[in-house]
Amino acid sequence: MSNSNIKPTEGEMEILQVLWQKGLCTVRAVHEALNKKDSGYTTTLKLMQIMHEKGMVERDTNQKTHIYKALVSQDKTEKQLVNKMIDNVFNGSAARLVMQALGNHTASSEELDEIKKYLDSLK
Amino acid sequence: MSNSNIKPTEGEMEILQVLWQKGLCTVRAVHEALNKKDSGYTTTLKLMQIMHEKGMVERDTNQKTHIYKALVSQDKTEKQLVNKMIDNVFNGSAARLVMQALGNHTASSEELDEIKKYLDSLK
DNA sequence: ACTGTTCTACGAATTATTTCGTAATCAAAT
DNA sequence: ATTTGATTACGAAATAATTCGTAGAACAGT
Repeated sequence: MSNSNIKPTEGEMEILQVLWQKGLCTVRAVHEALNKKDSGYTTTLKLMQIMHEKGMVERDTNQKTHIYKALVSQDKTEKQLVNKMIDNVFNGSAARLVMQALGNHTASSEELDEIKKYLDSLK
Repeated sequence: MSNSNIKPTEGEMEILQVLWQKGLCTVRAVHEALNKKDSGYTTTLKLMQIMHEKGMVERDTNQKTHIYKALVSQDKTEKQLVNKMIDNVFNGSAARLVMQALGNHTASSEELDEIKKYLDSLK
């Protein structure tokens, strides 16, 4: 395994979501995007500081209010989490994961069409 | 939320895998199935005892050596984990999860066919 | 009966993660 | 200048998860 093993915790994932979606963010912006009623501002701050130590995010500290940006790639992180789930939960079968995901009514019929197209393009 | 929220930890998931696959198991059998070189027998034992307290497994204690059996359903647990991932990682899009899973783990073409069939059956 | 092995029980140590309180700093407004 | 409010830094508490050591019971072979 040559790859640096990123393993975001659940809290870190939530923050990464926001950063991936918004690009550049202050801590305040992130904290408000995830509007958690159960935890305070300094919690989000601390988490982001830890993520910085781990090299998951970078930040611009030129101004008093720091600006954060994700350093880990969304695509790579997703791939990693999906692979982990395929291994841990579906015994290595991507197909089983896919069917479980689709059997959930969460996919609209447009989504299903998209997926079919994608399947064909793989052949 | 009417459903009892099962949230197996990572260690618990590994054990559940074995139980689902094998049906009835002693602690020893589980411990050997997951051949962890980094943790000992009593660790697996303790974990399974905790799972019992949580009601995830039941056990037959008639003999000295207890026999364990999963109580939580594989299908429900999988659905729950997949849904959680769709929400937390893929912003609610099952399609994105599916594509990430397929683009990735290079499912065999047999698997791809299976999935297409399944897709058609959903329509 | 004795010995060695395997098992459960269970407390406690370790490690990881999340949360918060508080102090120090800076900036803006009065 | 002083106050007010928002920010970072950081130690430490709280919570969760994993791991192990050890004691005691049960069993098998001698």
